[in-house]
Amino acid sequence: MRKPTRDEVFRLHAQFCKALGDANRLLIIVALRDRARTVGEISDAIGAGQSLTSRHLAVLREKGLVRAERDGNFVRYSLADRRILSAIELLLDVLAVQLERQGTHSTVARRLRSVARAS
Amino acid sequence: MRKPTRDEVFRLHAQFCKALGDANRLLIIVALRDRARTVGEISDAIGAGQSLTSRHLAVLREKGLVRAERDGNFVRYSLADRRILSAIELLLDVLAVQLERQGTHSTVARRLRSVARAS
DNA sequence: TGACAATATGCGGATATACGCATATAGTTC
DNA sequence: GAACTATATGCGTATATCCGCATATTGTCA
Repeated sequence: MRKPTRDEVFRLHAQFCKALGDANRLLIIVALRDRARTVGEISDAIGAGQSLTSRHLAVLREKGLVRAERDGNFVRYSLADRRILSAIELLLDVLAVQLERQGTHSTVARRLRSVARAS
Repeated sequence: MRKPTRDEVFRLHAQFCKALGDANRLLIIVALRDRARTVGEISDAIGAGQSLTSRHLAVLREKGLVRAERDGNFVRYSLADRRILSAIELLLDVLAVQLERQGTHSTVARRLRSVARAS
C-alpha cells in the first residue's frame, strides 16, 4: 500500500526488463504466445534441460511476466500480459533496423518478426 | 551480409533487452526522451558519477540503443529509435498492473508513466 | 503405503555485471 | 607547446547470473 519512490519504480522497471534479457527466457515467452504450456512442453520447445527451464520460469514468474497454474502433476505456465509480446516485438523491430544498417542480410532483418513467430 | 541463425537472433534480441535491465540505463533513456544531451548533463540528470554514466552509455551505444556524436569537447548522446521509449512505457504499463494487483498504492500504479515522464 | 511422473531446488563453477577510484585520451584555447 | 575541460577506460572488488548435475518436493495411481 506504500507509495514507491521514484528510484524504486525504476528499480522494479529494470528488474522487469532484465527478465527479458536472456535468450532462453525470450524463447519461453515466444513459446507461450498462443497457449499455456507445461514445463516439459516448454523445455522441449526451447531445447533446454528441465532444470534450466524450471529456473528460468521461476525468474519470469517472480518478476510477474508469466503465471503458473497447477494441473495435477503438471504446472501450466502462461503469459501474464500479452503486451509483453508487443514490447519484445517492438524491440525486435528496432533491432531489425540496426541489422539492416549494419548490412546484415537485408531481407532477414525484415523477417525477424516472422522468425519469432515460427514457434 | 550473412543470414543470422534463429539462435543468433534470439541472442541479439536478448542483448538488446538486457541493455534495458538496469535502473541507471533506464534513467538515461528517459533523460534522452526530448533531446540529445552531453555526458555531463546526463550524469547530472540521473545523479550518477561521470565514470559510471560513461560506462552505461558505452553499453547502450554498443547495443545500438543510443547514438553518440562528437561536438567539440563534448559528446552528445541521443536515442537511436523512439520506439525504444514506446517499448519501455509498454512494459511500465504492465508493471503498473502488477503493482495494482499486489495492492501497491493504487493511484501510483496508474501514474507510473507520468513518473517516468517527470524528467 | 509404495512406485512413478512432473517440477523445483541445493550446490558448485564459470562468467558477467555494476561500481568507485584513479588515470588516460581527445579536444579546445591560450 | 602548456593548461584546461569533457569523456573514456584500466583495475580491483563485490555481487549476480547461467548452467548442469544430483536430489528434493509435489502430486497421481495402484
